[in-house]
Amino acid sequence: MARTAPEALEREKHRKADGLRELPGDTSQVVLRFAPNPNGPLTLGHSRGVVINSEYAKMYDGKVVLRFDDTDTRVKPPLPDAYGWIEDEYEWLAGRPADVIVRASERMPIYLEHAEQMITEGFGYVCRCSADEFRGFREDKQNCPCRGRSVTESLSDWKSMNDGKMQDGEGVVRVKTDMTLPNPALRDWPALRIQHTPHPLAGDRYKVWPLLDFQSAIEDHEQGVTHIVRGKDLMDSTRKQTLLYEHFRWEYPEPLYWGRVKVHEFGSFSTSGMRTTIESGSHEGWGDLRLPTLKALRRRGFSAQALRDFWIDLGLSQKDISISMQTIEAFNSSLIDSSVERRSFVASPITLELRGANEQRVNVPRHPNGTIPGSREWELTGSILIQASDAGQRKVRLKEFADIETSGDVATIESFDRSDERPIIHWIPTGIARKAELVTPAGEGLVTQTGVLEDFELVVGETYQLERVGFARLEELSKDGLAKLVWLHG
RNA sequence: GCUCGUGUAGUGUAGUUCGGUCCAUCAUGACGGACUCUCGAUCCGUCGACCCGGGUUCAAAUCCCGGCACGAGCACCA
Repeated sequence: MARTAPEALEREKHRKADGLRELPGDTSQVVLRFAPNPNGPLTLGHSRGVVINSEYAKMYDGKVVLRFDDTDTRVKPPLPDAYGWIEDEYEWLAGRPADVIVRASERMPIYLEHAEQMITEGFGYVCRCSADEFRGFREDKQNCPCRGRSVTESLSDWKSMNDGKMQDGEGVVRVKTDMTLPNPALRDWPALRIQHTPHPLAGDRYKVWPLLDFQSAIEDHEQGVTHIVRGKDLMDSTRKQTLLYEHFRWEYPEPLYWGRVKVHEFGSFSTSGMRTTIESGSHEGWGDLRLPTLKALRRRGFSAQALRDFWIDLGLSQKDISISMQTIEAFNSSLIDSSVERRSFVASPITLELRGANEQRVNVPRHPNGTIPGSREWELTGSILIQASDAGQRKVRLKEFADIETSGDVATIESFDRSDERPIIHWIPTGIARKAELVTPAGEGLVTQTGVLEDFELVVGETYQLERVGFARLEELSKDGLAKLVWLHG
């Protein structure tokens, strides 16, 4: 070892470490959590959370809690279908289901109990100031009048809130911290508010709903979460929740943060924003090829492992980053290229009569490097199809077959062996050409290329590399014979 | 305004804890070449960075001070 590669023994820090950095704190029984809002399916952004959490769980033989933070019924109302989608998408990406699945909306009694305990023990109170009024107190570092009221008065208001006697905005439960704290965000922060809007799943049973910081804090403790990986925009959440944990005399989990991610090709995207474009009809649905949803990425044929490799390679940095789909595509290509069969797709085909063929059959490799053994067998009939864009050239080589010379709509074979440097084009014998269309995102729109696909052992759901075109996934073989392909990447 | 965080090649990233082994890692990208019956894959090469200014030190990407830039929170959203 020292003899063959002496330099490998030194320069430890000179090499890029692979895998995720070690987790801080006690790692003997790691419990992590991934907590999306089920107001839509998972996006590329969410996939970072799934990958990082599930990867850490794998590293430490720990668990991941998949928690649906669905306590807002008004601004970001949950989408009932999204729960199932997300569970499924989590499993696809992580390679196994989440260890525990929790819906906040089903855990309301626990949150309400803790809120009541908070009021009873005096570290929480019902505040009846308007949001505006309280903002003033917060800025001036003044206690609001509600803060000094007795526990009995607060409890009576708490009851009214829950009984539906107070309307939205008329009262809020606050956690007592300190109004003179230097960070304004932490001053007596709101923990629960009134929402009369019914919850899609829980109905109108509850009038008081916890806010994220409270619900998340209580549930993390209930689940024994040891490490929280979250966006750095939630740093103040950590600080708020730490103050709450002190009141309850609980120990706060180890927090880790990542920065914001933007993808060049998609810009900034939000689930609620996409929901709007879908409802308005400018996108076809959550699986629209142009959308950065996991549904769309899966539909196109991205490999879950490629997404995992990509996020693990990025690791956890608090820098705000802007990445390119090209990088993700590079991870995907290197993963699938050797295991994906080739097929010929001829767009805008023109028919040529073939002369000089003395063979009946052509064998084309399933994979040029032989990583998939065997060949595709093509029956030769009297004519072939080539791409209109290739038809301008007189002398071309039909890939894996013969050099030809074209004249009008006749192609004459000149040689079966490669005789010169003429361009190589892809082609299909008419007999095995199946009508096909390839849908590709193009800027704001979608472009459908019509053509023919080589009809050899086509399997719906498979990803193929279309020779000289790129990767695409076969989505459907209709009864009328049409093959529908969706674009993956080049 | 207050509070918090981040600044390494075009894009990401390693190294920053405990200063030297860093004329700074790796990937992606761009460019050039080799090979190949795909515009794919593979191989080789080239390009390109420590935000700025001081300080400490024999020695600073790494420590200290001061700037600057960018981002986030201060929602009865998550």
